[in-house]
Amino acid sequence: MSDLPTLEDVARLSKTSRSTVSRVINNEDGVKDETRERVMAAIRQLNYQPNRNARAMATGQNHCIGVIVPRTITQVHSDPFFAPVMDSISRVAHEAGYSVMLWIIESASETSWLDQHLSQTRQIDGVVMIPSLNSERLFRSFERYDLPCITIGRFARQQENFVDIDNFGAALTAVNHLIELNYRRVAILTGRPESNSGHDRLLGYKEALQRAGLPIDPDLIVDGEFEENVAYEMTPGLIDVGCDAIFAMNDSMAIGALHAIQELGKRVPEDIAIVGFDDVPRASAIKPTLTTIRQPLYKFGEFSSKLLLNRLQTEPHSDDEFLKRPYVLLPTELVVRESCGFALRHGIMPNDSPQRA
Amino acid sequence: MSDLPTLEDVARLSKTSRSTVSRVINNEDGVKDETRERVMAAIRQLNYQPNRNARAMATGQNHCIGVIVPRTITQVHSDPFFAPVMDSISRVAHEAGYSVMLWIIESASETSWLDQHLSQTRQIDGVVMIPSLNSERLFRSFERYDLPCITIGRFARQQENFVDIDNFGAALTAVNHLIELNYRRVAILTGRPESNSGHDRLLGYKEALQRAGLPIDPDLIVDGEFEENVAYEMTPGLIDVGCDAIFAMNDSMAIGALHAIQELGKRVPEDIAIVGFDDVPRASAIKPTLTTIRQPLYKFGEFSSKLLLNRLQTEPHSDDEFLKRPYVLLPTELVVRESCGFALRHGIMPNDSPQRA
DNA sequence: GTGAAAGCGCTAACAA
DNA sequence: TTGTTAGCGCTTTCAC
Repeated sequence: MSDLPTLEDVARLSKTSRSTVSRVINNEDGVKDETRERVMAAIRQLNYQPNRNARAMATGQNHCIGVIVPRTITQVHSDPFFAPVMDSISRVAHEAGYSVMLWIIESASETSWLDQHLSQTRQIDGVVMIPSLNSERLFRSFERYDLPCITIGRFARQQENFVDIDNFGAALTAVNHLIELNYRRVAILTGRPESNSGHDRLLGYKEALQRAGLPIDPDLIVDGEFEENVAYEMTPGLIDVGCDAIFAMNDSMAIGALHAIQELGKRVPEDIAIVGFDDVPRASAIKPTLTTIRQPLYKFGEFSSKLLLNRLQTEPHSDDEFLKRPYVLLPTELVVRESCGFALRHGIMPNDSPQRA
Repeated sequence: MSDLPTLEDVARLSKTSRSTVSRVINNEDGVKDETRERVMAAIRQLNYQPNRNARAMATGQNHCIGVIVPRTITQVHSDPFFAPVMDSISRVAHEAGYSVMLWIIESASETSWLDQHLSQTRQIDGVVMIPSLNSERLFRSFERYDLPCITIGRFARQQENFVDIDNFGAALTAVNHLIELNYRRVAILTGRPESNSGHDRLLGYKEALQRAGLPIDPDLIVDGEFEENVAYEMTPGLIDVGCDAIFAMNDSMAIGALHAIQELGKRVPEDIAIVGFDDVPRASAIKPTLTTIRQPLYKFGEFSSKLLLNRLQTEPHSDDEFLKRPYVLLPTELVVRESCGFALRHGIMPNDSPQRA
């Protein structure tokens, strides 16, 4: 009952050799059609499935990838980021015949155990990691042991093997959008400029202004530290220097700005427009009313795992051009909404609505 | 850089044989202390870790368990049940040196692929499953292939290898509680009586009444079909026949009853008391105000994985008595709260408060 | 106490 | 086109 059929069994039943059966299950050519049929029949008859351990042993490939989430389980569960990402990773992996192992681990002791474990036991062929602030050590450790690792989100300026949104392009789009709507003094609420995303978003902002022939006014570039309350405090100053639109680098700051503007008795977006950045779960309540840049969550999982699988395959299994590059920058989507001025006045939350001309 | 040290390497460096090194890493005795030291030193020097595939190959044990969740990723993510359960499973597994593979799969095609896969590829040694309505096929399939499987929640009346709450005991406690508070006509809102949990909870209810010498009045036993609106509709009838307390078999029904009672202008719990059952996520908003039976979520994961690991070990690795039993019934906790009558009147949500004497 | 050797189920040269 | 053979890295008899 419990003893599973082996290659040997199939070979015997189909009156061939192990090698031939192996060729058949691996879809290699150089097997006569008739033989192949016979083998297939035997496989079906015995309900044979290759033993993955033996296979891994012989090839050095496990057909298994790991997903590492250096966060607490509570964080994972409360952040809507993870479900679609995890989902798409497993889907891609399973379709390619790979299994997925999941590590949600937080404490330092666990992570240091993990990298030893993963790098050396050869249980998995590679990993996708959703890094947190101090995951670089893990990443480097994988690198040292030649364990392919793709991160979701770039965590270092000089890095390869990551999937991230195109921060530059996103900012460019956002600010372009405001300019096209005839806003002329667009401010930006930045977050730590030393962060990669912050850096690129600021570049995108500047580029958009330059292309439109608008001046880059240092007064309109303000560090909101990625924090709602900081943004809230900085916003009045922006209004004082005559800004008519704000591009907030994340939604927390967009909300802070929104509140400040409303308290000053101004309307959004008639007096001051805001574009946010769809990256903060707790902002969900306000999101349906704010124009934001939407992150392609499913693509994160999809592309990271595809990129990883591509690194694992010797023959480049895909014709997708991007998979050959050292990293992937995903396009974002600008979701234009008449901002909450409208919603508040009418007591509704419109889905999509016309732009101000 | 990438070539990992093997047993052979360690043996060579420590001037012993593979067998001896194997004995050392497996902590077997029959190795001279001095030799053991030498081997250990070599292991440390080479930073050796055994290759899990080779090990699995030789022993037939993978030291890896699977967790199967036949649900959509969205369901998993929105239900607070899963985070603590998953968390505790991984923790227990990792502590025992086991890895965890996770399958969140919903569609029938995927599940049928999965059972083939799991049963035959010998990638994992056993599984913990959080079954949904139609997971019995999977379970049976695992059984057929001698792949140990523990389910969280019993899904069939005649079943072993599961961890569930003690439904009988929980109901007994709940109804006892009401009786001790001097309620004399305790009604029960049941759900499908053919379900295991429903069956046991009903038995607990009856037992409590009998022990207290109270009559079992068929008028007070009403099928609420586990549904809020059904409970809502049935509740006035219960009041008509003079019930003074309601034990609802789940929180949805507790909420339905609550609304009905309030609309009739009665107070909870002064006029009619309610005890709910802490098993419906969407009820969370109302929960802090209702006396409920709390499910031990962490224990689900903890005990299911322990039970599984115990099935996998040849030598019963634990002295825990319960692990030898065919299944585990976990005790629940009665969380007594002054019900929302109080909260509504005072506009607050008390944490814990005194019982009515 | 220790080592030699067989074998777990597969793949991948190499031979035929 | 097919079969033979030698591993992959470990465990596990069985001699010594």
